Amino acid sequence: MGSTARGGEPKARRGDTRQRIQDVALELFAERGYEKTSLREIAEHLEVTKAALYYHFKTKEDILLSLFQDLGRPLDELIAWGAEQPRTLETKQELLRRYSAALTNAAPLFRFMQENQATVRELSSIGQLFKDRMFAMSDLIREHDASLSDQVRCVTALFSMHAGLFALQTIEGDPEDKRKAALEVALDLVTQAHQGQ
Amino acid sequence: MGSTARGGEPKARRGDTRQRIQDVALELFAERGYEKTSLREIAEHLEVTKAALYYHFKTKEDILLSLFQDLGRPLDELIAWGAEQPRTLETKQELLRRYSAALTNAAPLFRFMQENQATVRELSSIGQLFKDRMFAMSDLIREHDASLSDQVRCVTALFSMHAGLFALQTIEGDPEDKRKAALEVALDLVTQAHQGQ
DNA sequence: GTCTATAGTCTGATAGAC
DNA sequence: GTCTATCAGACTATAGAC
Repeated sequence: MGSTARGGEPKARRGDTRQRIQDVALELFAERGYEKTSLREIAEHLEVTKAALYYHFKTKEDILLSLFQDLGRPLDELIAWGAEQPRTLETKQELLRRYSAALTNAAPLFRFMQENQATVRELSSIGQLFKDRMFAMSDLIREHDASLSDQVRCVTALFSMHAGLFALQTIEGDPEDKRKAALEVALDLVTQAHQGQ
Repeated sequence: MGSTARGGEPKARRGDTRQRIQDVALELFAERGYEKTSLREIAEHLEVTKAALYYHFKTKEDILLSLFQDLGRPLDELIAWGAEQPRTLETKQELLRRYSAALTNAAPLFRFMQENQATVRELSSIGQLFKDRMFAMSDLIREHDASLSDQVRCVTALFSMHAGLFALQTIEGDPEDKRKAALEVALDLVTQAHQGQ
């Protein structure tokens, strides 16, 4: 999943330090939360000093912002794609399928976003971007003039796939099977909402 | 919602300081996150000193734990109630109705729990309690031998009501209407899961 | 039950040598 | 591009007066 080869070279190649910082930072952010992860910890994992981090990123927040932009790009592309499709049920179903795939590819980032909402919301540079993305996505799925229940159904469809990845750890079973099950439920929900119109 | 009378007396009555600390702490925790809320801020809002906080609570974590226990009690009672009911569809629907009501009553706490999962998970005293509660709740709703999709439907039913309270802010409309809509969707989901057996 | 004062630690961030 | 050394500030928590 991460693109860092761990356990191989001890000091490793030059030129990819920025990438390695991102990898380690995301891993620690997702595991222990943004606030509880200090730059010292990130630096120690990489066997460099804090000052080295500041060469590549202006601030701690900047590291997170770069992750959000780099790993979140597929989602922006998905939103752009959805915006130029006809607003049919088929489009919405395809949006959910692609969303599910995007979620899986960037699982650590989404896990982080899900579990650190309070932090992200307070971060000036990221909070609004995150909100805008979720808003744009839900706008592509729901119809503003549908009944409230059907709108809830559509938004729930989106969030059920988040739950499918993370909060569903309570259910035993293969993660890929659970992902498919969550997608199936999401597709059902949006179909029901469509028929309710 | 909160039980603190704000804006009235400036220094106010003695003896309810513990309660007032809880009120202010929950408000700030929910608003800005646990980590970003310092004891200094809590003390300043109450017009007391940090040391006064330490008279009533052993640590910062202890404040959160007390909130979790005091405000979460209705949920524990709900779980206990559910455990001694027959596992019928009607029971599950009633569980969802009561859960929705409990969620509304303790909205700030649940908002906090939802938005600070990473923090809560790392807090030794609370993380496990929280996990146990959610696990017990989902165990009352889902059937272990049902299809994966139906189990996802049941867990989604629970989480959709969380979303109904917080993540659904993207949808305009009266909060109480949204709560009802979310409950309706949740009841539908658990009914479908029941029929799928 | 609430205060002052402070200990001790860690944080994000900077300056400047190599 | 990475280092050493250091900064000021914030934090939790404690000791002890009143």
